[in-house]
Amino acid sequence: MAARSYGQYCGVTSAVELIGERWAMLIVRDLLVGPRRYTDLKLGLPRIPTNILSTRLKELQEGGVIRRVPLLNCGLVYELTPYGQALEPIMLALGRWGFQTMGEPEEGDVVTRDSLTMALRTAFRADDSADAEYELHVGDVALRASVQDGELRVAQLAPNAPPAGGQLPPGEADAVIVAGPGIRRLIAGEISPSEALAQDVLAVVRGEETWLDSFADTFHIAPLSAELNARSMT
Amino acid sequence: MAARSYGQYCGVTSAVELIGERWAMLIVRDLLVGPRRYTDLKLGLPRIPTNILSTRLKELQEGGVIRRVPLLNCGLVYELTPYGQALEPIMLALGRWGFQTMGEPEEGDVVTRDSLTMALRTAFRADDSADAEYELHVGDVALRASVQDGELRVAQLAPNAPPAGGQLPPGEADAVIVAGPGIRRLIAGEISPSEALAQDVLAVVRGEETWLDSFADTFHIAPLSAELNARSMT
DNA sequence: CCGGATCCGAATCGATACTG
DNA sequence: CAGTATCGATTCGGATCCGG
Repeated sequence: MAARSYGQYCGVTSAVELIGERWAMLIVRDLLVGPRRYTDLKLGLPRIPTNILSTRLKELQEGGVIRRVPLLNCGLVYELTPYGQALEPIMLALGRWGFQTMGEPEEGDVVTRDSLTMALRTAFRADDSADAEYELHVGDVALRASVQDGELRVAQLAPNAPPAGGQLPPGEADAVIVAGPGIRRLIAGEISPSEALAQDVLAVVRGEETWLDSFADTFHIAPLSAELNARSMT
Repeated sequence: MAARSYGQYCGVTSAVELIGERWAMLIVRDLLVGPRRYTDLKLGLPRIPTNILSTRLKELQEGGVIRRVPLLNCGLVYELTPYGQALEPIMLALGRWGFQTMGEPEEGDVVTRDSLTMALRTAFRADDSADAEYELHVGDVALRASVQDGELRVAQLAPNAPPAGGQLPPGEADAVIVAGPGIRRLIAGEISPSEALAQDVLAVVRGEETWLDSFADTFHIAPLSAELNARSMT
C-alpha cells in the first residue's frame, strides 16, 4: 500500500486521493471554465509554486481527471476529461457552501477571471433569472454574463478594458456594473441593491440602475441559517 | 495573509481552506453518519496519526464545521454543526464520483462501518427502491439497511455478530447478504446478481435470493460513460 | 514567452511513545 | 478516554534556471 494512502476502500476516499491534494481542486475549478495552458493556470493561481503545478497536472492526468492536448500551431492546453467534467455540480455546490463563510477578503487576496466566472455560475438562479446582458467588473477582471431563457453564459473580456468601452461581444450590455469584493454582500443578500449603491459597494456606470434588481435576483446565494454564527462553540 | 493561504477571494477556495486539508473530508464523512467520540474516529480512520486527528478536529471546530459536545455521564463527542451537515449532498456526490475509479482494493485497504454506511447512502436510488430490510456483511462490518417508502435508514450492528444470528433490530431481515469488497462490482452494474452469486462475490445466507435483485436495483451507481477509460492519454 | 525542471529552507505529515 | 510530545520522512513554497 502506498505510504500516503488513506488505506480505505471507499468512494469518498478514492475521490479525495484523486483531487484532494493541495491546489488540485483549484486547478479543476479553473479548467471547468475551459481548457487552459500551463501559463494560464499559473496566472490564475498566482501563489502556486511551479513545481506543485506541474506535479498536480501529472497526477490529475494519471487519475484520468484531465488531459493534455497539443494545439495545432504551438503550445498545448490542459482540459478536463468527461470524468473531470463530472465534477462540475460538485464544484458548484462546494463553492456555494464555501461562499457562506467567505467574510471579507484578507490582505493580498485576489479575484481571478476563472474564480469569478465560477462564482457567477455558483450563484446563478435559473428560476429567478430574467433575460439580460451584464458586464461585470471586479477589480481588473471583466466579464460578460448573458442570461437567456434560464441559461447563463459567461465570457471573459480583455483585462483592463475600460468599462463600457469595448464592443467585443456583439451588442451593448444592458448594464455595466463596476464593483469590488463587497459585491459578495449583495449576492449573499446582506444588503439590497439600493444599499449597495448608497454604500458605494458598486456602481452602475451604464444602463438603468433597475437592472441591479434583476442582477440580485439572478445571482444570489442564500445563507443557510442563523446558526452559522455558532462557531467556536465549545 | 497566512503563509499557507491560497490567496484568493472565492467560495471554492474558502471551502477548500475549511475542509481541504489532509484527512478532513474523511472525518466529516464519518461524522455525517452520526456524532462520534475521538476514539471512534481513530478506530474508523486506522491510519490517521493522532496528532493530525486532534489538529483537524480543532481546525474544523474553528471553521464552524463541527462542534464538541460533552456527554452527560462522561466523555464527549464531536458532531457536525448545521453548516457541516450541509456538506451531506456534496459528500454523497463526491462518493459517487470517486466510486467510478475505485477498482479493486489495495493490499491493506479496510472497509469501515462509517464508510460502508455512507457508501450505501451514496448508492441509494430512491426511485428504483422496493421496500425491504437487508442485513449486509462486508468483512467484519455488519449493517442493517431499511428501505421504506423511498427512504433509507442504515443501522450499524455489533461487529463480528454472526450473520443472521442477532435479533438486535426488531424483526428479521428479508435477506442477509454476506459479501466482500467485490460487492462493488454488483453496485457498479459490472455483474448481475446471478453472476455475483455464481462467482462467489457474495452469498445470501438467509432469505430468498430474489431479494438480491431488489438490492441491486436499490443500490446502484451507474458508470459515467465509456470514455472513463481514456486515462493517461497524452 | 512557453513549459516546465532543479535546488533548498520551512512547514507539514506520519509513526511512535507517553500522559492527565 | 482524549489527547501531547517528539522526531525523522515528506511535502510545500519560493526562487532560480533552462531548453525550445
